[in-house]
Amino acid sequence: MTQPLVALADANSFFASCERVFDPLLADKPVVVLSNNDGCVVARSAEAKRLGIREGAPWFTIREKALRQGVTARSSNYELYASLSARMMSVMNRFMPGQEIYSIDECFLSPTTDVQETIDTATTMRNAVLTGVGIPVSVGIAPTKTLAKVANHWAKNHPSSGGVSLWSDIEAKYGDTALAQIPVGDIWGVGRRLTKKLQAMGIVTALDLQHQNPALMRHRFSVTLERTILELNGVPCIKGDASANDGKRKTEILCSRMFSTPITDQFEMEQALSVYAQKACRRLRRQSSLCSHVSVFCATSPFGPENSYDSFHATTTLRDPSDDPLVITKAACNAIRGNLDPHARYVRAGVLLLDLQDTKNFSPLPGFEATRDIHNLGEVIDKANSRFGTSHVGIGYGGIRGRGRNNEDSGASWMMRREMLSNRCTTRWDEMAVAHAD
DNA sequence: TCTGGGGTCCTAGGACCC
DNA sequence: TCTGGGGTCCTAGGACCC
Repeated sequence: MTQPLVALADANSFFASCERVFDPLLADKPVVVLSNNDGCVVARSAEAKRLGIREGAPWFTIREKALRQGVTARSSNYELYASLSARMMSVMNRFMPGQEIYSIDECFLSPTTDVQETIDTATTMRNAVLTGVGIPVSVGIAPTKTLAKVANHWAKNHPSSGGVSLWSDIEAKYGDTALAQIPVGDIWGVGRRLTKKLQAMGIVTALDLQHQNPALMRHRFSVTLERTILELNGVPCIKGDASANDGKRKTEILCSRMFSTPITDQFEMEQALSVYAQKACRRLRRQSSLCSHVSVFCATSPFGPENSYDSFHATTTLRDPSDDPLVITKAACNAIRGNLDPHARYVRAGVLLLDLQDTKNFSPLPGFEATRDIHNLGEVIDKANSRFGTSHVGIGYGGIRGRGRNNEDSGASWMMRREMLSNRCTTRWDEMAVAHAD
């Protein structure tokens, strides 16, 4: 009997690879991409990894040395990454059915049970993405998602694989030593805390974990770990919702940011929150949902002196489910009024929309539609901003264009710092790549 | 000076019901 | 002395993912 297969296609150092697409001089050079506010390293090219730069390293602690070593650092350019991701996904979708987009840079696919055909298709697909989009991807093929992750990792670390690895080949060739080489913490679903507990029990490698009794481990830890163990043994038990990609609605929407400089007064905090509330609200409308609860939080730095950490959190229930930016922004701002510590230096805040429901499933009784966006204000704002560029129209002062890059942000002191931003070549006319011929 | 953002799933425990 | 038990729903928080 042939077992169904699952393929995991995952871009190599995705953000760093995106930076190279329109800047060929970066090929073969160490490249790192930084988080918002140019805070810490979120992506590293293979060359940067080889220099020992760790994921999550605060940029200011490694900056000097990295620059000396010839590392190029870029601010994260999510607009560019999202656009290249969409291209990459659509190319791959042509080669194999059942695409389930798992994150910005990876997707699961359902190949045929014919092993050789699957390997050939995966190889063709990989080349098509490389030549068509310019992004290198690796493909792992296995009977379960967890093993496909392992095989994908293998493909990345073994150049001789040509970027495509089949789990049964690895197993046939290396036997138990393949899993014995992998630290248990590298397995999908095993995070930092779990790793510590497992290590204390002498479960150190993926092979150790594979040999555990699933039922016992479920009792001791959780059903999630039981599934991971079964999957390592070739029993598929992590469900996918492949066909649901398009219709998949978020169950909560969060917009939060660190500030580049701390906020200490309520007026400024309200401006920040109104920007985040409007961004969240826009995403809410884009998926045709209404929310019933608006949650707001702000916090001081967790890296400050001992016991100085302070945070505030409040949730407001709307009278009726709403997608009206006025209603939601007001709810967010009201939540903090009179509740901030006047001496605190807040470095982070966010707006969380909860209890979402499909707009068309909500029909208020006649006369009770007051909190719906009856003027279509949200739609008007969305249209204006997508026609003229973001931050041209909004509620409050915080989100309106001003002194920032391309006049797109307000220039408020707390606004995000992105000093090494590349061009958004695929989404802005005025930032398109230019080719020179000599 | 300077440490990201956005999500999902699972569990434990309390409230409530009959 | 002895003070039900089982089910469901909700929420907060932990853990994980990229």
